[in-house]
Formats: sequence, structure tokens, C-alpha cells
Amino acid sequence: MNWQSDGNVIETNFAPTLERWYERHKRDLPWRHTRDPYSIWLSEIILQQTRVAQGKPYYERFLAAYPTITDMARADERELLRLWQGLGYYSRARNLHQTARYITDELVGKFPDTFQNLLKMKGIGVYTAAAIASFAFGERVPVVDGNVYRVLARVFGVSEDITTTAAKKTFSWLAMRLIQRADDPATYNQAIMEFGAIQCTPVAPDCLLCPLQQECVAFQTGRQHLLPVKAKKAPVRERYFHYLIFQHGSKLAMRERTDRDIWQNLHEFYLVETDEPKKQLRELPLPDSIQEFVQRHGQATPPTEAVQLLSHQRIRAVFFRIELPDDANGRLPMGLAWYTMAEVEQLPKPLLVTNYLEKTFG
DNA sequence: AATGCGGGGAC
DNA sequence: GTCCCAGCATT
Repeated sequence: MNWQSDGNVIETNFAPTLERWYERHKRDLPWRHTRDPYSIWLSEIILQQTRVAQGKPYYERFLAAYPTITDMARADERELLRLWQGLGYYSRARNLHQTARYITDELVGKFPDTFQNLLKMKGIGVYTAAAIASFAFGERVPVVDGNVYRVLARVFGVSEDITTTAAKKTFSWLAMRLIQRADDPATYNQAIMEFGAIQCTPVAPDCLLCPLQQECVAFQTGRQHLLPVKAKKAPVRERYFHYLIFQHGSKLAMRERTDRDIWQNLHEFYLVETDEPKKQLRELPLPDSIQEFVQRHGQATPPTEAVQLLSHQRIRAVFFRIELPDDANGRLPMGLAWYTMAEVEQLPKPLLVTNYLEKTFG
């Protein structure tokens, strides 16, 4: 954490610099002309995971429809949801209504006025509690939102993965230190978010005209496009499994998975995996031994399909049941072995296989 | 610690 | 198509 040892200058200048920048560059937004906690609360809920441009008209309409928290508390839930229509994350609207009623009825209309008490309200988390506490009541508590992660990661060169809990602690700690130097907590909080929104943008930040250019670790090391570090959600891999279930009398052919892959040491049927979905048995690339085995004995029943979701994979499975006549030679291809139903039951198996067995043999 | 929850805009 | 946006609740 090199900003602790040699970052004292920037740590001291950071907040005042942003506050000065803000006074010159701030946009004129409706919720910046009020200290009414209800209005500020409304704006913050609307702006959760929502761009200013998208939320602004909703803010105007909500305030026109419900000028006070009492009006909102008395509102019809369906009407409120209809006003919310198109904004997404509809639980925000339900929590808004619920909290309006709670404050009006249980708190006798007295809006919670500290960070800690705001946090107790439904729909108000750490960010929103800090925003209302500082904007409406002047409390010296830092907002930490997506903008703040980005600005701090770049200016102070923090390369922790912002999706982790450890990183959130680091950023909150740093933000708490920085706001101590702010002239006005409300202005500072507005400033850092506005700065992230229009100067220190995710793509193509305007570093050439940046007031923090000299001190910014990211700019000085040419890493502004690499920060903040955010782990990509692993894409869900699509896989196509085709199971051949050989049935001889009341026995099933199964084998153990040994590859370094999912379901290691679990038991399954004969598996053919392909890169593309195949619905027909004859489309499958089968080794000669299996091909011969199927043709010699095979009596295929209509295939059934199933989908199994794993954390990072989606398995689309097709099951082909192949019944062998009683007098068939039961010698199996390598790796497979016959198991009675009772034995099959005892084997450790993937859920995909268990579900199939349940559905097919009940 | 992961996941679900929306819709829109920028690229 | 991907990424991200003034996040929160639930498990």
C-alpha cells in the first residue's frame, strides 16, 4: 500500500482538489438544489445502477406525483410501480413504498438522520445511507460507488480486484481517510462521483485535462486503462453431452469419470461429448467398437433431453437408451461395467444422471 | 462469497 | 456483441 508511505501529499490535497474541480464542472441536476431528505432519498434510489440521463425524468415525475413522503406512503402500490415502469430493478420501487410507509407511520414522519439509522431502512444499503447522511444531514461519511472505486483505484494505484470483499474494505478505508480532509462532506461526495462520471470515465478518461494528473499513479505509470481491476465473470461454457445408456435386463452399464473435469470420481453412462448439439444417435462420432456394439445389439428408444446448470457451465444432455436383448452377449467395451439397479443407486452420480434415472426408471 | 435483479447507452 | 451504470437483498 504505497499510498500510505509516500502518498501523504496527494492524500491531503485529494479532497480539496476535487471540491474545487466540482464547483467549476458540476452539472445542474434537480436533486442538487435540495436538502430535503425525502427528495434526496428518492433520487438516490432511482439512481442505483442507473445513469443520470435515464433516471432524471423519473425523478421529476415521481416528485410531481408524490411531493412529500406522506403522499408516497398513501400511494397505491400499483400506481407507484406503473410510474417506475421501464427503470428496471422493480424491488427498488416496492422497497421505496414500504419505507415511505414505515417512516410516515412508525417514525411519525421523522426521516432517519444518521448513517446508522438510514442503513436500517429497506432498500437503503451502505452507499445510499452514506449519500443521504452526507447530502441531507452533512454527516462526514464517504460514498463508495462504482465511480469512487474507479477514481481511487487510478489515483492511488490500487490494483485489488474490486469485486472482492477485501478490496471493498480497502476502498472504504481509503475513502474514510480522504473525506476527513474535505471542506464539506456533501460537496466532496458529490464531487468524487461527478468526477468519476465525466472526467475519470471508464473508457477514455480525460487525463490530459485532469487536475490530479501529476499525482495520479495510474496516469504516471500509464495504467489508467488497466484500473480498476475487476474480475470478469467467467462466461458460461456450453457443453453437449450425449449419454448412451446400455440396458441388459435390469442392469445398466456405467463407468467412473476420471478426467480432470467436472464430476471427477462420479459415475455416469457412456458419454460422447461434442462441440455442437446433436439430436440423433447416428450423428454421434462413435468409436468403431461402440458403433459395432450398438449395431449388433442396439434397440434404441427415443432420446430424452435435460439441461444441467453449473456455476460456469451449461450442460445440455441427450440420453439414448439402448436395450439389449436378453440373449445378447453382455460383454461391454472397456471401462464400462454392469450394475444392478440397486448398485446403481448406491453409486455416487452427478445430479444430471440421478435425475435421468429417477425420471426413466422411477 | 455468489447470485438475481433490468433496461439503456457507449463502443 | 461487451461493459457499465449514484447497489441491494437474499442465500
